[in-house]
Formats: sequence, C-alpha cells, structure tokens
Amino acid sequence: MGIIRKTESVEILLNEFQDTETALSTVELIKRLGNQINKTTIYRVLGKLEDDGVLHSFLGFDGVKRFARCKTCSKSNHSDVHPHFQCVSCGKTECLDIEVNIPELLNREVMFSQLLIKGKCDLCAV
Amino acid sequence: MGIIRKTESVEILLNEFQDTETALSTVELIKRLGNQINKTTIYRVLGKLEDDGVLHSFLGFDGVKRFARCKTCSKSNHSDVHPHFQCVSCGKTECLDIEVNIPELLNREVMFSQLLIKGKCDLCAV
DNA sequence: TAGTTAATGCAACTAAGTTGCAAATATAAG
DNA sequence: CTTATATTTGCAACTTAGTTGCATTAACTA
Repeated sequence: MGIIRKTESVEILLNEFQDTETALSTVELIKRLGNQINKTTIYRVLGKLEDDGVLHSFLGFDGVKRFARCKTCSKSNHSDVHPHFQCVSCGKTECLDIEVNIPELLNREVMFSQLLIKGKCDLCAV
Repeated sequence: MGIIRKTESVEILLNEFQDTETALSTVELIKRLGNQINKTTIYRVLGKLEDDGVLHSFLGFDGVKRFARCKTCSKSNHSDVHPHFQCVSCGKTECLDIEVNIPELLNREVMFSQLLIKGKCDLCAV
C-alpha cells in the first residue's frame, strides 16, 4: 500500500532526497528528522514511498537499510538494478549509473540481484 | 585475533560447514547448536574463524550475516569475491563458483565488492 | 602437574526495526 | 464551510541480531 495523502511527513522526507544521488540510511534520517517526525512514521513513509517506486532501498555493508531516489522505477516496474557504492572513508553511499550484466546460471532462475561496491569515492580517493 | 586453541566449540562449529557449500546464518547456527554452545561463543568463534580465513561472511537480503567455508582464503589474503545466491523458495544460500568482473569506475577506487543474487535454486526452479 | 592465558557462559545491554492502538488530520461528500 | 470517514501519526512496548564486561573454566606450556 503506497502513499495516499500528501502529508507533512511525506513532504519533509521527500525533500531530503531532492537534490542528491546519495542513499540515506533510515538511521541517518531518524537522527536528522527525529525531532520533527516520529521514528515509526519515518519507517512507514519510506516503505510506502518504496512501494510507489519513488524510492528504492538496499542494505549497505553494515546491514543498515538505505534509500535513494528511483530514476526509472514505477509502482508496476520496480527494480533499480544499478550497483551501489559505499565509501570507506566518508561513508557516503551512492547509486552508480552503470549497467552490470549478471552471468547466466545453470539450472537456476535469477530474479533479482544487487551489487555492492566498497572503496573510496571521487572525493576521498587521492 | 584468530583461533588459538582447538576447543570443543570450534570443532562443533567447523563440523557444521564440513560437507556443504551452503552458507549458514548465525541465527540458524544458534537455533541448531544453542543447547550445546552459548550464543556469545558462537558469534565469537565464527568471527575468529573468519579472521583465520577458514570461513567468509556476507549479509543476505534479509540483512542477516551468513558464513560459508572459504576455498581460496588465508589469513593474509582474505577475499572471497564470488557471488552468493539466495533461493526465494527454500531459503538456501550458497556460494557460486563463478567469476564476476566488476566494471572500472572513473575517479573511484574499488576495494571490495559483493554480488548477491536472488532467485530459485536448482531444486526449486521447476 | 601447576601456572598462565585464551575461551566460555551468563546476564545485561545496544540498536534496528515492528506492532497495536488511540488520537490527529487529510480528503471527499454534503 | 462543515461533517464523516478512513488514512496517517505518535507513543510505548516489543522483537531480534548482535555486543560487552566479568567471573569461571579449560587449553596449552614449561
């Protein structure tokens, strides 16, 4: 079940993703917005925005869920299959605009895949 | 700090990984061995075995840590860069013996990557 | 065989995420 | 504009994975 009403929480949260390719963790958003929006609401709104194809989510190397804006997703076709990059220095996590071709697997049916890359981002790599 | 003494806990745990390519979650092992070994010990021994390059670990789609035997790892060179496959039907998680070439990234330094594939395993795919 | 030091068990804790329910509020209908 | 209704929110309590400190136990060494 996605977003039905344009509430303040929805607007505040969407605003955080406005000008950035960066993926934000739920924890980060709670820290940042916790005084304005309740933790539970943050979890729920993020989930709904994901259902709607506005955001997509993945787990970072730390196992913490992160969200980022979807470019090509909709409610019906919801798969951001691009890789994600996490910087070991500054912690920034971002979407990579490249295609990765998943190898064919014998006898197995591939439904979804996620590639997570760890390294130094453009700013932190010397 | 890796394993120094060959204790019973170490043997019991190693035994679980003996004949299988399957990755076992910490939770699963606690359920299975919880009456023989304390939860804390299980976490600690698994961590040490990972340090030693005997096991490697990764996070599944559920964010739960899983361990599997290392084939080519040692204490010094510890990187199982093979992909992991998680079956949506039976939940089995296994290592895939294939190479994946990570694309070059402009201005970024790639240090490590993990590819996680979700689908139906050989037994569950019709 | 005794001494040292690693390993274990326990209990209490942290942190991420979830649930149920009552109160608040967006939207549609009148 | 007001009311009715159903969604959304906040709160508190809970669940689950994983961690920590400390006293006790048990490997290994000399």
